Amino acid sequence: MTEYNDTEQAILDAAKEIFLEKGYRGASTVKIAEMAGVTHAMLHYYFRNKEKIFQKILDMEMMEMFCAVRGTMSRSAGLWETLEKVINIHFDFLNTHRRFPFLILNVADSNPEMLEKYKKHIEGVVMEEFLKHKDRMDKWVEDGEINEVDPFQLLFTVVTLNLSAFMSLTIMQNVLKWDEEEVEKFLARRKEEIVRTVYLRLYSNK
Amino acid sequence: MTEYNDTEQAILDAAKEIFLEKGYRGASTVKIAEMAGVTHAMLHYYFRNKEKIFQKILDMEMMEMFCAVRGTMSRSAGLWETLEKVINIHFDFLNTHRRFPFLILNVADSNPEMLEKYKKHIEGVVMEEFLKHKDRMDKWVEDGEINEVDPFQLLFTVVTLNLSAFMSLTIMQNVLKWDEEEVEKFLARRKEEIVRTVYLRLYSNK
DNA sequence: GCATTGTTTAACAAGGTTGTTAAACAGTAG
DNA sequence: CTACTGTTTAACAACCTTGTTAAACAATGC
Repeated sequence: MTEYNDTEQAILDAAKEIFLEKGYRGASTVKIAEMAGVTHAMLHYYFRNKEKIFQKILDMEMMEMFCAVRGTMSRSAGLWETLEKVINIHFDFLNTHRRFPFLILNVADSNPEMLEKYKKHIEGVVMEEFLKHKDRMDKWVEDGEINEVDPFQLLFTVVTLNLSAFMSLTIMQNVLKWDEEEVEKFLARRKEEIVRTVYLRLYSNK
Repeated sequence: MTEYNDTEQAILDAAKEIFLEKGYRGASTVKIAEMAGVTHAMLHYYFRNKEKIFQKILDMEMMEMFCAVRGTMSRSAGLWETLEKVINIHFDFLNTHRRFPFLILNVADSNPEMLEKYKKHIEGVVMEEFLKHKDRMDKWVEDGEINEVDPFQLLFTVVTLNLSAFMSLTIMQNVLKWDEEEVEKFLARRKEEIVRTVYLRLYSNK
C-alpha cells in the first residue's frame, strides 16, 4: 500500500471530514488546509488540485463500501437468510458512514462525471452479485414459496429503505433537534421495521 | 394575493429554477439575474438579499406541498382506501416537483435555521392529520384486521419509499444515463411496487 | 563546506461571490 | 415645463475561491 507522510495524511483526514460535511462544491481547499494545519499551497503540492484530492477521498470510501457488500450473498444459503444478512450489513455500514450517501447524491447532482468510473463496479455488484439469484427466485415464485416480485424492485426497496433511514437524520437532528439518544432509539426500531416490511413483501400468506 | 410586476416575476421564476437546480449555496444571484434578463442589482432592489429571495421561493413551494397533502385523510373512509390515496397523491406531487426533496435536504444540511419556521407546520400535519388515526389503527390491530404496526414507522415507510424513488433519479439520469422514457417506465413500476409493499405490510395473512 | 533534493511558506494572480451606491431613466402629477 | 416617484444601470467595494510561483528551509550525500 502507498504510505503517506504526516502532512499528506493530515490533509487527507481533513479533506475527508470537510468533503463529507460540506459536499464537493461546499468544501474549500483553504479550510481543508487550515484544519490540517498546513498552508493551502501544500494541498496543491501533494494533490495538484481540488478535484484530484476529492477523487482520492471518494476512491477510499467507495472501496470500503464495495468491500463491505461483496461476499455477503452466498448462493448456498437460503433466500431469507441471505437477504436478512444483506439488510443488516448494509444498515450497519451506513450507520458507520452516515454522511456517505449525502456525498454520493451531492456529487451525482453537481459533478456526475466523477462517478463515471464506479459505474461498472456498481453494475457489477448489482447485476452479478444480486441478479444472478434471479433464476432461483423465479423458481421460488413458481413453487409458491415466495410472493411474485421483481428482483430489481426488491433490491431497490431494501437499499432505499436503509438509505432513507440515515438520510433523514439530517432533518431529524438539524431541524427537529433530535439528540443522539433519540437517533439511536429511532434507528433500532427502524431496522426492525425494515426487516419486517421486506419479509412480509416476500412471505405473506406463506 | 400579492401581485408582482414583470421584473419581479422574472426574478422569482429564474430564482426558483436555479435554486431547485443548484441548491441554496450552489446558486448564484448573478446567474439568477442573468437568466431573468436583468442586472443583478435588481435582485437586491426587489428582495434585499439572497436569503430573502430564497425564503420566498421556499415559502411558495412549501405552501404548495402542504396544500397537496392536507385534506386527503378523511376519518370516514377505510384505512386502506385512505392510505392508498395518500401514497398516490404524495407520489404524484413528487413527480411534478422532482427537485423539491433535494432542496429540502440541501437546506436542512447547510442552513437548517431556514426550515425552523416550517417545523410546526410539519408536526401539525404529521401528528394531527395522520397520528389522530392512531386510536383507530390500534383498534384494527386488536381486532386482527391489520398486522401490528407503529403508525409513525408506517408513515415513515410510505414517505421515504416515495421520496427515494425520485431522489434516486439524479443517479439514474446523470450517472447511469437513463433517458426520460426509462425513467417513466421505472416510476410506473415503482409506484405499484410501493403500494404492494405497504399493503402486504398491513394485510398479509388477512 | 556544499550541492541536491524534497518540503514549506508567503505573496500573488485571476476570477467569482454578495452587496452598495450614485447616477440615469421613465412615467406621472401639478 | 417641472418636480417627484419608482425603476434600472453601471461601477465599485470587500471578500472568498482555486491555483501558481519564487524564495526560504531542512535533510541528505559528497
